[in-house]
Amino acid sequence: MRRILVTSALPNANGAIHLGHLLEHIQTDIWVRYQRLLGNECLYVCADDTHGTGTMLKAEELGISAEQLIDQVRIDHIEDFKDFLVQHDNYHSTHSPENERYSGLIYERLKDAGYIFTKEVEQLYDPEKQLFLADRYVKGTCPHCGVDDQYGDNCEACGATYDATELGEPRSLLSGSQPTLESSTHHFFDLAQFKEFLNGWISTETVQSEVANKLKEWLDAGLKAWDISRDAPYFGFLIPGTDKYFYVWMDAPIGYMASFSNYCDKNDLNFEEFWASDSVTEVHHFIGKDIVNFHALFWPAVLKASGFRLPTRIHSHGFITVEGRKMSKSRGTFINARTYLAHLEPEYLRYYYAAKLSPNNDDIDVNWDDFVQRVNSDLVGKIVNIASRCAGFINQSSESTLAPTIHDTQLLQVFVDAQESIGQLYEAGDTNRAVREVAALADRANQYIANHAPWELAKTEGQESQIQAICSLGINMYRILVIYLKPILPRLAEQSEKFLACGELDWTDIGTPLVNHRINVFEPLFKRIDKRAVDAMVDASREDHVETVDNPMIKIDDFEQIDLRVARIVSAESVDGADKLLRLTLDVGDHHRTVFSGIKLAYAPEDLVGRLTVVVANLESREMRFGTSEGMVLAAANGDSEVFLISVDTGAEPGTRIT
RNA sequence: GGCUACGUAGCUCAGUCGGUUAGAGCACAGCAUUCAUAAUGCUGGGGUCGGUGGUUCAAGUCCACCCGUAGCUACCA
Repeated sequence: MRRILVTSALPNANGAIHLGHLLEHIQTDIWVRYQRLLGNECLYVCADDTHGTGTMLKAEELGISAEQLIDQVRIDHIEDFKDFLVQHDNYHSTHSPENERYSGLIYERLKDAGYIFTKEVEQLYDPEKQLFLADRYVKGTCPHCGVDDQYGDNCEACGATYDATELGEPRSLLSGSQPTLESSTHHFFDLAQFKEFLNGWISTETVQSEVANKLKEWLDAGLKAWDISRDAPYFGFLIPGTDKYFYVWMDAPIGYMASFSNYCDKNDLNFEEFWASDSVTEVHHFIGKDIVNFHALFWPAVLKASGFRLPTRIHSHGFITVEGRKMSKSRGTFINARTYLAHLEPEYLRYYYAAKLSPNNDDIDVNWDDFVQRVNSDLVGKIVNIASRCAGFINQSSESTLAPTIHDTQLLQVFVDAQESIGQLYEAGDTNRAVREVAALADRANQYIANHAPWELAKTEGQESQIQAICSLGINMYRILVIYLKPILPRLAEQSEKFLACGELDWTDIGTPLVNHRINVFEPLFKRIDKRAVDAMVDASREDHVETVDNPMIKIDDFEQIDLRVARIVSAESVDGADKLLRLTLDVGDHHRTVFSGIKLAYAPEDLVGRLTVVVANLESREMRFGTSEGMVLAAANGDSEVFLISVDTGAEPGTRIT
């Protein structure tokens, strides 16, 4: 049995999960589930990447602390992945005690081994915001071609790369002020000392060949020392013994270790067995091709220098394009996980990605017409159809019991024998070919059924056992296909296991067909995609929509549509049979009305009588189990028990309009 | 600008060390069928393999240049 630790790149804590993240996590999850299906010990950890200036600025913009921001975002991320059936064993945070400990430890080891040195660095500084400016926060004129409005690292007009200090007329994007040049002491990791080591480490065992080519190019160009420090203010960890912070890319990969360490503590596992330099376990990182330098240059060098084991393999993938172009908010092709889930099933996307994933790092195009066709014809029309067309006969004419023998053992053997190549394809990450092989097998199954036409046999008496034999083989072929697809479609597998009444399927079940076995009544396992759901999702993703969701600015007229009135609580009583509801009778000036309010956990009814509060007077009345609610009272709420009813200062008269 | 890749039928992609009339799935057309979530089976049409030039008995496959796309080009996350 192999012991394997797997990671996906850490999503950044200042944005929502979108189609791009999902590609990576679904790809990783498929590989992990395949390993588990085989019976290998395979642990999958991830975390949010929380540090850096970006988090700091985003939190400031929202008027909350960085900690509040990353806590909330992490909860959202976990929900999103869970709903896409991505099975992380642990989803931690880089802003964690474990990460601080390992970052400090690794730094100390690098320092003790003589790989750390300091150097004065001159950088642009925003005097108004009082912070040093990363390249992306500075714009100015390109020193080469003179075009204005270029970022601090390279020119989009002429392609030149340069130092931010070379920009003409620089200005800070944060405050608009003119940056000054300030110097500060930075801490560097002496990467150049690892050129020989990296040259040896990079091979087709550790990275894909095209990635190796790219890495060789970087190595040949020469390695520079890596600046691992940032000046305050910075959201991150202090470097021990200094007043500087770790650069986010220093502690981000260490976050893999930290998340795993956290998992070990909770599950009584030995961290060292996976991370000691002589470990015999495997570590696999799944990443996007844009961050290959961090994972295949800096990271192995840091691990080597600090006495930890090296990654077994870096799996890098390409980017997502939608309809042939980069994801774009205005075109409605920048689709968040949550938006997708509001319209479509997660397994549609898992299947579609699986049908396109390969071990190379080409970009992957999402074409929605293709998406609908592939899912509908392959999954519903071809694969699930096998079960659907056979089940009726078995359920009706054979008392739901499969035949005692296999009707065509050679054919079934073809399905069994495919396990070797399909397994290899999963192992290599060549998921699209695995899917193609499964689809080809499904074709064989459908041909077999058409050739033997059980519906013809049913027209004459006494053919029951023949029909049972044919359809039982059909069901057994389907069962094998389900095992092959289980890493991609875990929910379909689960429902099929119920239908087959066969317990949890794994790879070892491939060679043992079900005979003389009672199955359950077939129920549709997969709905076909309605193209209109896709259109609705794309619509909901367009920029204007995104803005109204994220930042619901309304016009004064919109506000005036809401009729807010002062109300006096005349009576309040607990509602029998409801956990949270109180029945309030409100005096709204010219009449009384009944309003149900979910504030029972926070207020005793008797304390409310006589109080003034605010009611939405023109809210559509709503039929509830306990009566009709004619409006709604306003309260600040943070959960069910932390509820604070809005009060109106004494003197106000019930019925008065609030504007 | 340099580098790493990619560009094959309407769509998404295979094409291993260059070797017979370039493949698959979906879509499309015709026929059959009606057990099945209008699902399935059979047959068929469709490509001068981004362009130009070259190497070779032979090039989608190798070389050069050009065009297009993506990414990288280290103190961006």
